[in-house]
Amino acid sequence: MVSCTSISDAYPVEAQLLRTFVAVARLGSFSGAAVELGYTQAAISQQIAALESDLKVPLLNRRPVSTTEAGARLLEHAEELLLRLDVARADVTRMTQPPAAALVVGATPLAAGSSGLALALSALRRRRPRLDVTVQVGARANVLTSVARGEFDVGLTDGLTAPGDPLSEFSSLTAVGISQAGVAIVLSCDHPLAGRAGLRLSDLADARWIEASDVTSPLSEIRRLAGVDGFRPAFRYDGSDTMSLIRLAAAGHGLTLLPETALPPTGISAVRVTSPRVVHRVDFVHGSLREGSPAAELAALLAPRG
Amino acid sequence: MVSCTSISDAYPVEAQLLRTFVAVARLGSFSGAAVELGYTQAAISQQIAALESDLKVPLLNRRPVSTTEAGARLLEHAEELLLRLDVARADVTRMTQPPAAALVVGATPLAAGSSGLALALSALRRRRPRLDVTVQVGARANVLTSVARGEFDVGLTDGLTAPGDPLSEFSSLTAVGISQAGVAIVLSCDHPLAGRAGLRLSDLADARWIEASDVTSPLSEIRRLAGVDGFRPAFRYDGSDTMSLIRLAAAGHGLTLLPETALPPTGISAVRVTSPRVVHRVDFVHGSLREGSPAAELAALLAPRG
DNA sequence: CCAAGTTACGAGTCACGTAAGGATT
DNA sequence: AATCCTTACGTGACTCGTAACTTGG
Repeated sequence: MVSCTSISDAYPVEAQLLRTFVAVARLGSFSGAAVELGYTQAAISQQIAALESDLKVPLLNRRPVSTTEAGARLLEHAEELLLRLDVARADVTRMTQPPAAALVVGATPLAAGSSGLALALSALRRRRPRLDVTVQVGARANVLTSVARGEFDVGLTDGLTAPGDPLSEFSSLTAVGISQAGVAIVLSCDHPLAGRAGLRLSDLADARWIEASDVTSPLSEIRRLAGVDGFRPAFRYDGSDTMSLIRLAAAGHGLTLLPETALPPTGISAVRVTSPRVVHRVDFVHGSLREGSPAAELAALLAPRG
Repeated sequence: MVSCTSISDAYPVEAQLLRTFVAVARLGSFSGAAVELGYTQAAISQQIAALESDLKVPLLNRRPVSTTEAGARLLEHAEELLLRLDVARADVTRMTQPPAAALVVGATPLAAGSSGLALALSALRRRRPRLDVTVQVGARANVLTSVARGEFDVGLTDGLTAPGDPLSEFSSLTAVGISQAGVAIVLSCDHPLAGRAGLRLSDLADARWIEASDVTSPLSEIRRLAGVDGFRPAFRYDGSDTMSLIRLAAAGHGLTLLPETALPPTGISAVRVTSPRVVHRVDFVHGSLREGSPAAELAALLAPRG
């Protein structure tokens, strides 16, 4: 046991380099990231080189572009870090502005549809008739970053989880589960399984599936939960409208997995998934809530529900 | 409900500005921060001005220097953020290096003394005789940042908490409580309270206290836990040696609060604190542990203990 | 009036863009 | 041959330091 002297040195890692790295890693392309970030391709190359020489580790494999092991590790940290930077900026900036006469709610399509959002908003508008409420529907990642940046006051995201729930993947945002529902597979009426009471996900590994990652969980996620391979996309739906997706599935273009709460009460043939035990959960996500703000009131309205 | 378009814009906040801001806020001085960071005072002034103009909020009051409300908010985010940057760097950098033949443990003085550290290290050295073990003792903040930076493989910190324990103040590091003990006040033998079985902290608010923030909890913390004012420093001990502090207290220079486990078995008069119910807890702190590393083994040895 | 932060200004650096160069498919 | 990343190089912007200025105790 020796007494300690504190050491402190130069610390070059700068945020812009991380932003660029994340963009390149996500897009799998230097030139793509250049367009997205408004730089030239050469600048991107230089920034990545700077980051790699700073950390003294190759972060990306080139041609095709993919993350190295170290790069993957950095990516995890970087995404969280940049999100938190956004939270910090939003949090501080908010303090200058007047106490928000409007409420902007971001939501993924299924979160907007299921969960008590519509009811909670009704209750809120009853209590604050003059409040200007906006709901914006978008992909999960966009909802999260927009909430982090303060563009949305709060967000609702959804996803599949095992009934025992971890999922607090971003430590800079607070997430609370506000509703859970079973999940079901939408089938065409003439499908052999139609009418069954329940089914096992793994039995459908070889069926034709619809990849609709803007609406429901991507097939890769379903594959992971089922624990078996398969679930290959036979059809791709890029829209964000739930009803259209249901119609496509009902018309036999492929299977899709949705929470039971998202299904229309009649006219659609759907079978409950009984194994594995997964639930569709809606999470209420927010940064720091200001006492008495509309966002805080909405949180209170949503929280107590099961 | 309207469909969504994702928005994305310029994001100037850079890490260096945050480092400077944190230094200034912590030291309460531009010129002090300049010395610490190796800049001129003017540069610091410019960096703070840049940050404030970027965020469009005054962050610091000048003369004397203190944080504004917005600044205080930013400070919370910034400290966590910078720590996480360090964690990211250490995590990635570690991947280049060979699998560590040495183990460096950082610890606060009381954490090194109490807790099963000595025993756990013995067990570890028995299993890995050739392992080069170093224990460095330092202040809590230094231990945390050094662990974050990878300078220490793991850390042991200590502090007072209510028996129901939150304390995971840094989301980028993992902390596990590994030992708890009651706390006691060290008295001189001729002190009127000496020999009592227990006492209430609030009864000692007006006594002479020793401020020894490098060893035990600062008086401000004790004041907070007691819930009453007082606990004013009558004596200041800047060292990090527990025994010296105990001797000073025993000699009547003032009171000090220590975990019972840190007291020598005989020769010292000390009285247990019975109210409020606080415990001294030692936390085991680490970043990401590599499978099979000495650090991971030590974690396993320390974890099961109560 | 002194300590401490701000402002002005010049200099050096650093990072970007242009453009040419490789490499891989 | 086409695409995509890297390298070379010149230029512009940015940030730092010096030094003069200002303000508050």
